[in-house]
Amino acid sequence: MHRTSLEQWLVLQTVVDAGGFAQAAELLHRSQSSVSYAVARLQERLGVELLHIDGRRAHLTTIGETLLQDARLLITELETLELRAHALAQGAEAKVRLAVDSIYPKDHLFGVLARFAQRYPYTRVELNEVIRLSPSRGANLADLSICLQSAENTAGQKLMDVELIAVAHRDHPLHHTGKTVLSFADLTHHLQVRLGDESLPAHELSGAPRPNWMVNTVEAAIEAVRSRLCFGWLPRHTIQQALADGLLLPLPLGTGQTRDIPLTLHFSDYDRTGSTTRALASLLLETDSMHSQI
Amino acid sequence: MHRTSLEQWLVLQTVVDAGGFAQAAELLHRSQSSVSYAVARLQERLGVELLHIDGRRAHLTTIGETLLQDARLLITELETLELRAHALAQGAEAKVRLAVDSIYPKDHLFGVLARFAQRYPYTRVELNEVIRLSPSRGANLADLSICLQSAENTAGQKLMDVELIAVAHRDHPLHHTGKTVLSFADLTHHLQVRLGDESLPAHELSGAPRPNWMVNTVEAAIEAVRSRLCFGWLPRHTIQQALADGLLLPLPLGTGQTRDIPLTLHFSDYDRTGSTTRALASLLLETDSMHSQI
DNA sequence: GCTACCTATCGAATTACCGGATCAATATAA
DNA sequence: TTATATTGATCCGGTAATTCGATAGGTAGC
Repeated sequence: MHRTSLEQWLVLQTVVDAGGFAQAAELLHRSQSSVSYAVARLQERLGVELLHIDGRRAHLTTIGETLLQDARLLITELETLELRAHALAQGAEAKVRLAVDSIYPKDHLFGVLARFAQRYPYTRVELNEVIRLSPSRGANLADLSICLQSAENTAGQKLMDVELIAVAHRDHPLHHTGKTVLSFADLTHHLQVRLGDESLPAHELSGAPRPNWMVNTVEAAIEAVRSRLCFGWLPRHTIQQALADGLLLPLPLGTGQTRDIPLTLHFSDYDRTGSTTRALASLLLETDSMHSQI
Repeated sequence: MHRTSLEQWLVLQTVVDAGGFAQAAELLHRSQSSVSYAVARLQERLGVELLHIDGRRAHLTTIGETLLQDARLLITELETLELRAHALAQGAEAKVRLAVDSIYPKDHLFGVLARFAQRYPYTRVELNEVIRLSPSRGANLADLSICLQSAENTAGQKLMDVELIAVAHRDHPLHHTGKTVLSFADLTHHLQVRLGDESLPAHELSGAPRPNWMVNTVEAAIEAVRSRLCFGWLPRHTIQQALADGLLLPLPLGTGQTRDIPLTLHFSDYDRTGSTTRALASLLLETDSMHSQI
């Protein structure tokens, strides 16, 4: 049970900022006595002197200063809460749930989300990063999902291709075989790091069984390769710097060196999708159509 | 001007948590009609439906859920604001300003501040880290200060000695002179990093002029030494790990290798110092008397 | 001392809020 | 199916909180 109301703190704030009770009354469209009453009541309920009147001017006490500092935050937060409520009353959606496959480039993602936040400041985004995201899983998790395109599904709208490139650390034995071209057989006895989790079915992108590390984040896969322990197909955009530095080198695998992974955008239930969610989808599509290949 | 009061949001919160209007009324020690009124008023002012009644049970709408999520924070924040006010009314100080010389070990400092925060959760600490802090400067900056002890002042209470140790990177030329003992003359033509700023007087701890880098943070001094460019006297506690790893090695300077810098605790104005500030001082003294040498 | 300015206080009026009773809707049990 | 208990909405009278205008009491500047 609260002893004070934010309204009272607001009055105090206005008195301090306006530099007096009368000026505050003006700003608040209230009578001066009302302002005086509110401040007096606030202090009475707290049992603390917040404003000290010396001479004919009011000054914050040290305690008042400290407490008002906190109260200011609360006041503006309540204001934004109410603004948010108002925006939602106008039909804006409260939140948009977005599931994104973890190989989708983060700079794209956050670029889009930043622009989205500008246009829809009161809609919250719940972001869910998932490895090997399928449209069906995405539909469970979110309103909108950026998924891997597989054979079964073609429904989604194409966003972009993410280029996976086979790489190993420059000190990795695969870069010191003497061969100018490696065959897939050469990879057999080396540790490969792969993205996935236990729950996934056994059939994998590359056929033959070979020693594998399974990791469930892109970051872990990169670290595994950087540590010289593994080779692996990594999204090119995540290792640009290491490639430029020569720290990681592409494996000379001929045509198998790179793989383009198509990512598609899916609505969980298009007909029941609100305009805000659709706007986010449009932003995603626009952005990626501009530089379709990464 | 606020359209809603936190009191109303509190009622909504209670209704949701208690699982009904009647139960909320019970918890709030109010009548059921009062609860109903508050929620109705809240929704009316916002122009949004927050609770939807289906059947005879109330459920949050999506909007309600999102907004309440924010409101909960505000409610507890107002509570702590009021608790803080109450604590201050009981005589606790609103804030304690503390100035600390930058060679004072941070783990001591934060250990003490953590315990202080437990005992005085409503007193805020304003921490000011300063290089070469003198008691007079400390008195200007803060209520309480941890300063270097100089010849002029002996008033403060002794806290601890910080051991500075002359070190250089293991690859630094000073470690490859062939000598088993270095003299101060050997240092003359090497770059020394020193802690200070331009405003300080020219007379320094070590007499003779020699090529110097002046940096104004301990961290910068450490980095300068780690980069192999400089040698310098660094606080031992800040480079324990590098010493253990053998990355930085003490310079064999005989008795001049280490210097104990005494740090003392000073009150800006002891007579006007409140009990909370004194309690912090006691905590500092207790902690450091337990392991007086670092 | 006079004047301008500032906050506190008083009394009357208004408004917001509360509690109790009652109503309509609905879930539960017989 | 019917009786019953539970739940939230609403109405109504009463009360407490808040507002306003007027006025009092104090301070700073002249």
